[in-house]
Amino acid sequence: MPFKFPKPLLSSSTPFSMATNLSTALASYHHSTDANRRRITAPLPLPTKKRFGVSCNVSKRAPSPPSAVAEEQKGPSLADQLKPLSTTILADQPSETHLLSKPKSTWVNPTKPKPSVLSLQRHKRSSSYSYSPQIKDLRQFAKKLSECEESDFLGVLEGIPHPPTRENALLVLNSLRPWQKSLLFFNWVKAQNVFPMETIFYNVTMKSLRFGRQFQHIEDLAFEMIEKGIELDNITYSTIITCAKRCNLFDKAVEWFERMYKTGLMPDEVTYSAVLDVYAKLGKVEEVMSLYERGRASGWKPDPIAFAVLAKMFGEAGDYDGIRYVLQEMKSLGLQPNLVVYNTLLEAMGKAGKPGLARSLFEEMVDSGIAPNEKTLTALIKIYGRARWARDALELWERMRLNGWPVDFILYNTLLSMCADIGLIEEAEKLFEDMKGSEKCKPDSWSYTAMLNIYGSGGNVDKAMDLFKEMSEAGVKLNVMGCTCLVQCLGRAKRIDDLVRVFETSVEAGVKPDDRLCGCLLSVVSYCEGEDAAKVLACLEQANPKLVAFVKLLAANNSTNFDMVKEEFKGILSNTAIEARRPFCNCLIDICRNRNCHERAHELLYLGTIYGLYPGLHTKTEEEWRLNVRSLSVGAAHTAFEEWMGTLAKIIQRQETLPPLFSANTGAGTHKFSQGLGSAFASHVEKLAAPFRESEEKAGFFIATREDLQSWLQAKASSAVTAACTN
DNA sequence: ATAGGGTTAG
Repeated sequence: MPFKFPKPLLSSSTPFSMATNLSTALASYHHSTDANRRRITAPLPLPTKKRFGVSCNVSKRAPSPPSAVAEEQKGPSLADQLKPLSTTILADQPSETHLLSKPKSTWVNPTKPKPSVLSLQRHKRSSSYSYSPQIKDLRQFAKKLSECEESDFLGVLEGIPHPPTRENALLVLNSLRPWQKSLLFFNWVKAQNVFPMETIFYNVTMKSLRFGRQFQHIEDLAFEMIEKGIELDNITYSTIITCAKRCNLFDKAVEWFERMYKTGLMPDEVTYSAVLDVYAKLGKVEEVMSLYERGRASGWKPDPIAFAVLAKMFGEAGDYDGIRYVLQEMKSLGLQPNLVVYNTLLEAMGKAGKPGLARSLFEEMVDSGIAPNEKTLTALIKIYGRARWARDALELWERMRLNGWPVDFILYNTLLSMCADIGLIEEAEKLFEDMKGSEKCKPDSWSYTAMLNIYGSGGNVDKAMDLFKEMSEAGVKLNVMGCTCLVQCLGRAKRIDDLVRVFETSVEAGVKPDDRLCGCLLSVVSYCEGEDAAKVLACLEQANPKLVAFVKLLAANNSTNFDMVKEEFKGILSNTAIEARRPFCNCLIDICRNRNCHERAHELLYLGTIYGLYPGLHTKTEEEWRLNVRSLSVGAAHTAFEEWMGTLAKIIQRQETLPPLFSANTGAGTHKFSQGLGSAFASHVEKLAAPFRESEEKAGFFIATREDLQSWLQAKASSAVTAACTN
């Protein structure tokens, strides 16, 4: 089935049909109301560090040093120009004049009244090169230079076979590595003083420095150029910017782009996509879109690389509207995605939680004659695994074999992880054996982790422990995730001594326990008693002493009060990775309940709720009030239920209006950790004689009517009064 | 390594 492009939100029948293609596409982007996109994009500030004016006097050929550039406002600043079009042009109710008004140009430069994007001029390799004996000599010489000791460098340099003319020097510089040598050679050429150092020498040297991630050296060279009045061109800037990006110096990347803007030099398409990627990696979606819009408005035709950048960005944000926008834009420009763009889009579809659309997009790609590579298949297998789409995963696997599609190590490991996600034990075992028998793809710690995950979540402790032994024999290090899988299944099997041994061995081998592992240990503590609990706590003590101190604080009932709990818990949560916070809270509640500290359990649930760990715990409509306990542990679910009933009793006392129906959602237990919650909840309500009955139509739901609930709560209240009177 | 830009694993 071919992939269907989404309809533009402003269809041709709307009053805005006269809008240009660009405006239509933009409007559909800006008018989409996906909550996820807003959450991620809304509060990001614009890059307003400094407001740069564009000076008329700064010539493009000889930029002045930064301090000498006039800072007065002669045109809109870069920051102003990057303001989202949504806030400058598109009003909430776009009028036709707005949409028809010509967009402002990107690069307002007084010296160039009609700016346009510089068109790209690639350099071509001269084909006569390798036939010339002189060039062969110089290539060989460069190789010798690259391979010699750094201390011998100047000595070897004296044997240069031909005079260091401009062309000869460039040739050597181009094939020199690593960066230390390039810099030495560059400085040597400069000292010879045979010809003036032009931009290209700086650019080639910077390229080598970039391979070595030597941003400081690159920046020093750039300042030297500015000082000497040597032109910085698009190649210089894009090299500086991408080097900063690779060194994670995003501020520097933006700073150099602003500097470029300040000199009035127009970015070309390479610089454009490089900078778009910088803003994208900073998560500044609005800025990326704004720059994209400005570029489009000034005549830039985005190419596949720019679209790959946009697709990646929207994927990271889980923004499906954004992905649709990319597809729409490419379509309106008549561009077919290439392999990389398809791969990025597939990945993005997965992150946006759209496995079905990823599947259609993949089919469209294959139909259009583009053969998938390892990355394509890795993305798709991962998506099917996460979605538990067993049939699609297996079908794709089979197709890979039939078509002889390429497979690499990462893809093998992804297939194993997919088997773990879906529970394909035999398939995983077969693949794992194949990998052991292969030459190039011997199982590594990722492969073993996937297998440990399979055996661990399936409760096959013995096979998991066999793997653990096998790993140390094969010299494969256990990583933190594999350790977590083992701890989890050993804990469930109550094999605490093995658990301690695995944990100690891992830590000695260099595993750094993370919050997930700590959460896993904590959960084992919650269902262990006495000696066992103490042993596991001792492990946890090594990994997270503050957490253990908190567990002890909870247990010291007489000397602990709510404010202490609140203060300490807040500190613990703020030092915990977000994905581990709720599990921590769940386990701590379980620990309290198992030690008969029910009141503490209620306090923790309250704190967890106000710290946002249980969003959507209660939902209310006129017809139905619902308690959602799917993400809660058994103890936390019981606590939440008690809390709810307490609140309802008070509401009844105050004679306020209640809906006709009440429900509790435990989930149907398809998730591997939620199993048992439903049955535990069932026996809990039975013990309390509460009128909640398991729904026959909706799996994982418990239902009570208003009347039943009212009479039960009132009966409870009167018996409590009776009990109080008789005491 | 065409002086410069984009994609694979909890």
